[in-house]
Amino acid sequence: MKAEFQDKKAAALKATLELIAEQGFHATPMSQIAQKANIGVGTIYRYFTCKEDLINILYIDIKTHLTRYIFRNRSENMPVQEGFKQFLSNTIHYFIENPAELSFTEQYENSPLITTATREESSRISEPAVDLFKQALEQNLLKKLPLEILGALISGATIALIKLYLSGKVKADDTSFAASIDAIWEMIKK
Amino acid sequence: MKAEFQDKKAAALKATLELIAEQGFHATPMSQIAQKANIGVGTIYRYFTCKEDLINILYIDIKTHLTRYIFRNRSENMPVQEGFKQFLSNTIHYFIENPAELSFTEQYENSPLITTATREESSRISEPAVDLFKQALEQNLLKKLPLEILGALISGATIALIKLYLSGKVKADDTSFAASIDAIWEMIKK
Amino acid sequence: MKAEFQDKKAAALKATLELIAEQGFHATPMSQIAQKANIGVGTIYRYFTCKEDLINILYIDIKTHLTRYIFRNRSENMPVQEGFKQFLSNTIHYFIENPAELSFTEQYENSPLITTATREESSRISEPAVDLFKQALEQNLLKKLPLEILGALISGATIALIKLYLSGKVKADDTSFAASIDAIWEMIKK
Amino acid sequence: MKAEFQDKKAAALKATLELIAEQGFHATPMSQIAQKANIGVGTIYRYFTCKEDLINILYIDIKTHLTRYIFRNRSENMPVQEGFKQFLSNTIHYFIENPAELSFTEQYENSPLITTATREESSRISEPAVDLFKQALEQNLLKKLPLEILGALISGATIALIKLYLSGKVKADDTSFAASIDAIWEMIKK
DNA sequence: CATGAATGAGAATTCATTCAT
DNA sequence: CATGAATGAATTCTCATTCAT
Repeated sequence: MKAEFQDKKAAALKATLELIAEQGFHATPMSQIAQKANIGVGTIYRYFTCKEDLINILYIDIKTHLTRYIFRNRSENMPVQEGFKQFLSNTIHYFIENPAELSFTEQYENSPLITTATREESSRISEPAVDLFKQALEQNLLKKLPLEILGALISGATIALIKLYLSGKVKADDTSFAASIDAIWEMIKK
Repeated sequence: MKAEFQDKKAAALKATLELIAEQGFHATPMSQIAQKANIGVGTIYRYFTCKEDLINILYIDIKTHLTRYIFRNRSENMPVQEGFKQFLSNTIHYFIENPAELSFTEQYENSPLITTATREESSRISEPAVDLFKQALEQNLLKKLPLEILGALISGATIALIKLYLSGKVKADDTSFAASIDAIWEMIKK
Repeated sequence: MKAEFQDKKAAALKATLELIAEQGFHATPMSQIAQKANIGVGTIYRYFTCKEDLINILYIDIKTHLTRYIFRNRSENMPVQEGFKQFLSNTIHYFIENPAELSFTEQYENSPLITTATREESSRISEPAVDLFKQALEQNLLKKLPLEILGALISGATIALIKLYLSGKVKADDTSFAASIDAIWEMIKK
Repeated sequence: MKAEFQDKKAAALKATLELIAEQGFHATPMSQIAQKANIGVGTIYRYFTCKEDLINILYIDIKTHLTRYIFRNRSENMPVQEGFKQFLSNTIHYFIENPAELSFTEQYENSPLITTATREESSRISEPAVDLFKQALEQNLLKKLPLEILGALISGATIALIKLYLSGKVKADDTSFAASIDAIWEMIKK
């Protein structure tokens, strides 16, 4: 019963992700989500108060998985630069393997749907990434720029890179990843 | 007569831009656009075949203005590096002064509304930027990475940077701009 | 100037006839009529108070032309039976040559657009046909049925016949016409 | 549950029939249909894909009921002439009792809404009537005219007759019906 | 708990008509 | 007189949400 509970909720989230990634928010009716998830429309409303809620929760879900994946193989005493590159490499691999997550996330973050609550929750989840930056700052490895700017530059460059890979216009392999990551690192390193 | 023609069409485009930037596509009904533009709903349909058409034309409009602005003060014999930094600086200034354009553009490019036709027209408009890259490549100033990757890195970083400035979390002044631009340049320069 | 007046009015009527015959009333906007008639939309409203007026006048026009054509070669001392067959033959020929008139008329008469005024005017126009029946009655040539019934039977059969010819499912030539007319005559003749 | 299903669908069809018979297609908005049927507008779209679909299905429905009624009391070994007269009598009675069906049907068949698909389905339904004609032909009872012509004459005359009765201009009783039917029969009989 | 039929507010779009030029 | 740009009421259709089963 508890298992089924999770089943239906998870099915709804999965269906939502796939459909929205392909069609966009507003081209994705609740009825279609229900159908793809093999549940009743009404059932969705047992787990989510409304469509917006469903989408916000999906976003938090994705952020959580992403962060877990990114830091999955991090070790405390790893040199900062290596940590950074691992961070970037993991990010790239995650989205290459989960392109729907990227499509959804990008749509969401550029839309006026995000509540400040979700935005805050999202930063909380990204905390470990901030720690990485702080550590680098302490070791005086980074350019003299505000943390926020460094973060924006990195993440902007990385996401754009991944989108390019996913578009198929450029071959995606570890050699190329490594070279790109080096470039990104040079942008922020002192 | 000709003047009024332009008036109504331009008013519709302006209202659309502002409303979509704030509320998003689907939260912006045609009736609201008409109201904000001080014209009748039916009037919009004299100038645009449908909502999608209106949005596509608005996008092309913005891209055109942006490109014109970016290259407005470019001179042929300018050193490539300087050209690059001017290019970035102009981009930043344009969007800082026209934040709605950025919001709209980002939404649009991440949505499934873009037709391949519009995408092609858009690349045609961005041609001059590509030329800049080619020139830099010829002078062997850039890292050994595919042109597409260099472009993605640059534009991703730049747009993320501008968004950060616009969020107000970081002070936006020419000093900060210059430092950020230097960082971005280092990412791609050999 | 008087000539032009007639020109524009006639052009509007002609365009209306052709478009409605093909597309139906409601699928035929005033703007399309204006375009086909090579006049401005506003111009139509100089000659007709509204769309309904335009259509009613067109109907009366057609009825008038039709009746004129039907009795064009009638002579006073023609035997009644011959008169009847000529009447039917003329009707058939008229609509075979002017199919749009039939399509329009049928749509109109089966629609709730007809005003009683138009209906009355229409009967006035059809007066000569009624005279023909009365003459036949006096000569005791017809079945003992109310005039209205005889008229309905004749006209119903004739129109249905013409529609069949126009559909192309049956060859339309004078031999076939004559045989059909004989059948119709037998229906009402004593 | 199944009963209610039928309820709403049937209510929509009934309301559509009555309103269109009175006002015509285009003067009958979906909202009015919903109101008259005591259901929500959206509900109509659960049973019919669009307005056109609703109308097509209504037409097929009527044709089916009509045909069933017309042949309801037919027996195999009935003489052909009697069969014919029964056929005509039933047709008259059906429409006298269901005038809205006639109004709707006439509008529909003279409008550009009919799809060829519906037209084909309609002929399939009318098959039994064709059989009656074929039988009469075999027994050499009819005039030497193409089947299509005979059919058109009969149905044209009959429908016109019914419309006349329904207009109230002529008394509608079985005596009058019988006399009219005799006249119609004489039109096609050898 | 799960369901999906029912609903109606709201969206895009059309088109008869007006009126300033 | 002729015009056609401008208008908004009216129409079709969608879809988030509810609630009786």
